[in-house]
Amino acid sequence: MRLSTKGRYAVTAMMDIALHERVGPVTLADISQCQGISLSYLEQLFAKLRKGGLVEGVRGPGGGYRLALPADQISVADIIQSVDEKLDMTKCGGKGNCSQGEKCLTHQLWFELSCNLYRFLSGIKLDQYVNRPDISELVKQQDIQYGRFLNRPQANA
Amino acid sequence: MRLSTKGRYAVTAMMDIALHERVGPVTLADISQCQGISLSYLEQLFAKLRKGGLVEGVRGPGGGYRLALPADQISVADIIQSVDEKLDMTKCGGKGNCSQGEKCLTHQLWFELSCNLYRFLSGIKLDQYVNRPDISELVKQQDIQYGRFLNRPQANA
DNA sequence: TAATTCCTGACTAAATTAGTCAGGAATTAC
DNA sequence: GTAATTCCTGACTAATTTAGTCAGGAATTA
Repeated sequence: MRLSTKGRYAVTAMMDIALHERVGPVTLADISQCQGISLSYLEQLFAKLRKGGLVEGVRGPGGGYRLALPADQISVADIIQSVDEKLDMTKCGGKGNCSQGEKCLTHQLWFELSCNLYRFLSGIKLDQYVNRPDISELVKQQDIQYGRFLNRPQANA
Repeated sequence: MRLSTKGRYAVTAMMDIALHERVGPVTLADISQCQGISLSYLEQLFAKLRKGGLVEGVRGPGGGYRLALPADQISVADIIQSVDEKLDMTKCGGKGNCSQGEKCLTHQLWFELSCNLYRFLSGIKLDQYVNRPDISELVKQQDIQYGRFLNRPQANA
């Protein structure tokens, strides 16, 4: 599947949106500052997340990004797949022609591993973390720390 | 954790050894040819696998690499950890100081994800694949295809 | 009309992955 | 012994991916 910091950035940003969505769209500038990710890099990642149908952008003042689906329908697997492209870990892309037209020795291993990993990661949805007391406490602290959502214009819901 | 082709190379090579171990040590030259991985790159990976205590080298003609542990005691997680270093997916390395000395928003997410992923991958041992009929059939085919283990001197067991 | 924010594409820099090369050390077969 | 085999090491290069920069345009709001 490929699990790297790129996927972590994406999941982190999506979590950030999910946690603050009740207040309105979340700007990339906010995420950039709070999570310490470069703005332009975020824009690249969100281009992919938008193409993957996970978020939608709202332009203009008061705009930002919103989840395109309910938080209980967006899984960690969805996010990682959107930015990291490959879910499949087989060399051949699941076609079974990895070794001179035949399945290679470890084809079955990677195939099963991919399936299991996918099943596991797609079982973790964003909303599982939104309503947890320990996390919503953190959210409050950080909102204060960054002065987030103070004096912000309201976008059209 | 970080799951990339590097880890796949390592697991593939280890599988190859496990599958052929009954015949004796397996040379990197053989693995290189059969699995299509550059010999020198394999040497780099095996330096790490040896340091990780997963394999031991046997020098001289008839030599090669052997598993340092029984196949039922070597997991996919062990192998990936040996070559890819990091198991932990938190930004802070599990210390909880990811955001100005405090736990960052997604600390808990990554911590739990790391634990679960590790538990999952460490549950898959090499021996689970060695004795499967579909795979041992493939092994035979490929041994013939590559003329493997023909006219090889026997190393000291 | 000005400010805000998404959105796009081209470019650069740093890190990682993959591969190359040259040579040394241990072991076996002769 | 000598030659062949194989592990083993370190330095180097190339390709790819990740991360970040920059400049500017498009939609929206105040």
